[in-house]
Amino acid sequence: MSEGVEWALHSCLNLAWAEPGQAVTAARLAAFYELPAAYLNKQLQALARAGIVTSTPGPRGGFRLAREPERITLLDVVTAIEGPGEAFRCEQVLRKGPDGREDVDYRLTCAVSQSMRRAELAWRKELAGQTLADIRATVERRHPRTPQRTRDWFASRRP
Amino acid sequence: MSEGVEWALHSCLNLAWAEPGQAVTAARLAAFYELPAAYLNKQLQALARAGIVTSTPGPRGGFRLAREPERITLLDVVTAIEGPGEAFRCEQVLRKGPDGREDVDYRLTCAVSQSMRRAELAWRKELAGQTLADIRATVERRHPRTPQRTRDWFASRRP
DNA sequence: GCGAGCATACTCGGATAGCATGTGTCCGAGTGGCGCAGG
DNA sequence: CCTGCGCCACTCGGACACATGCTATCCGAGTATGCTCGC
Repeated sequence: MSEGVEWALHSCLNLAWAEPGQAVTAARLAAFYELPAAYLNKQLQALARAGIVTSTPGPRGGFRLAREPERITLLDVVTAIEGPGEAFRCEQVLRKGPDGREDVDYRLTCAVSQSMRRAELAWRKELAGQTLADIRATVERRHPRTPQRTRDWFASRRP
Repeated sequence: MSEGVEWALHSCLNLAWAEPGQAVTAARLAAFYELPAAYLNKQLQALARAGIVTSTPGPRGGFRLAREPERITLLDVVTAIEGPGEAFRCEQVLRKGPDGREDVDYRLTCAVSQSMRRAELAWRKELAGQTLADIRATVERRHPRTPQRTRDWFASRRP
């Protein structure tokens, strides 16, 4: 899985902790974890295309969450970065088999494909059941200072 | 996910249907689905290293299942091909964060990592709950002729 | 003093190189089988 | 005819090129800001 997923998730969390109604630039989000700013920007663009964050150009611009964290699931973020395709993509080898039919969609009928799809569905279900708000709550329970400290850090790095 | 997983699963199924105690060469397994023989051989080597199949060189050699299909889970095959690493590998970006500690293993403590791991665990659990025998039974229920036809196909392609 | 216009600095956005992993191919080491020669 | 030996064909196994997609970077389009000039 792409490295950008981890960056995107942590950046979304930081956006959730940022001052409400205030945009955070890609450069500042990147500096937070010492990441390459331009590349993180690329991931944020993907999040923007997926409607998870909104972007505003110009001075005082940057990114902010497009909706409340309660309505952003981990699956949303993963799908935005990794793309909508499934991890196991059935290439329908049965078509080339001795009794393969060209008019059958083996992605639906092949037993192997079905089993793999079932597993992937369980994965997606687990991801869809966790929201950014859940993770935020977990972190705040363990480290109550985090929201304030994050806001302060962004404030101190104004330039 | 690697393409070889699909090949490996279908090849294992064909091995399960093959004449018991009789090895099947990589070339024949590949010809079954018109796959590149040398590359399928590479995947079969991985299965052999994982102890899923046994390989015997020389004439009348080839591959056969190392144990009964009931004891081969889909997770075994996937792990053999894809490697033991997790799909989401936490790079511990928190270490580079403002309050990051070098002496903490964030792969265990980071809430993001935990959530992603939970999802991946659900995926693995689903894969571990399905065996080759289950898939074989499903296919045989739908197409009772498959075992005999597979054996016949291998027999007809003796050279 | 106040307002409009403009230059400016800052931001995202997409187009552009570099590199790692997956994909595909090839040839060599090893082994069992077959034929042949000898008893 | 039976047995032992040697040659051979066949198979896996790992080493070697190629392709795709992730990683990383740079520069241009667009905009709110702040200053300047005129009224």
